Amino acid sequence: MPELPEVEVTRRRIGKLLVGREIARVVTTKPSYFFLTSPLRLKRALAGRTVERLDRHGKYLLARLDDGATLLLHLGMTGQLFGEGARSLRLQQKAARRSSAVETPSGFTPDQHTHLQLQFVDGGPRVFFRDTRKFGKALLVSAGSSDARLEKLGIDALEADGEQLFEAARKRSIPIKSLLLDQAVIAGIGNIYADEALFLAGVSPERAARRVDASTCAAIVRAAQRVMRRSIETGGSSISDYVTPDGSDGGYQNERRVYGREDEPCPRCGDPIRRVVIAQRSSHFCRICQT
DNA sequence: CTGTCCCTGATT
DNA sequence: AATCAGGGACAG
Repeated sequence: MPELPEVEVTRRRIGKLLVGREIARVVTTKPSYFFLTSPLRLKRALAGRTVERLDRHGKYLLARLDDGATLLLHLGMTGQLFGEGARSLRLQQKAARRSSAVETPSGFTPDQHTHLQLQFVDGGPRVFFRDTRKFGKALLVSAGSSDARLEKLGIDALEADGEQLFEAARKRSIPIKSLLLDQAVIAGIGNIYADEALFLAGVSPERAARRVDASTCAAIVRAAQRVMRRSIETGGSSISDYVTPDGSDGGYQNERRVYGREDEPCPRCGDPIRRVVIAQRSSHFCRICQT
């Protein structure tokens, strides 16, 4: 599932394809939960525009347009943003095969899950946004206005230090894992990296936040940054041209220490990894190594 | 603060 | 056919 590293890999790859090209036309699917800005408004707002920069904050991508507006994109659980003719199209091809779409020579034809398709004035490769489960989002923020979603995001996880986490931890009695997932505290950490960071820091996900001191908060954040930076590196190489929607194939997959490893031996002590549910999310940890 | 819901494909 | 997965908004 796309968390900060997957979104960052997407940003770097799609940024090159997107920036500086004038949008000619936008093709969308029907109005749905996915479109926080209606397809009609999106089409009108994007035609004739050029993306000047592609930024990221937490798990959001922010396409800065030449008229001062910003197109917000969130990949949700299963979102994929990719360019036409990308080298690795395994998933997209699989999807195209399932639907009745006919494949083009470039390997991908927009299907019913391709909610956004950008065509450019230069006639070059299109940019697609697919999202089977529609937990992703597309939203246009006009010049001069702001969006509550962005406003309430905390500092980006790669910029954070232990301070932000400790400050929030002092005020709350919830499990530390819940706090790590709270995008208003630190933006970008998702379920996988939260579990991995807590394992590396030796902290149980169930521990009350107020019982995590400042230096431990710092250790958790450093651990999160370490695994996410490493994931970005491997994402850039091993998963080449796309971000998997299910997390099963990413470069970091092989380096997971606890996530998704229930009943497997802890890499440090050998005790079986346990799974519990915290904040409606599965959490994996070692009862011996993490307190 | 916790529980519910959005959605679809994979798994049981 | 029922269950599960889960990011994030929202209701209670």
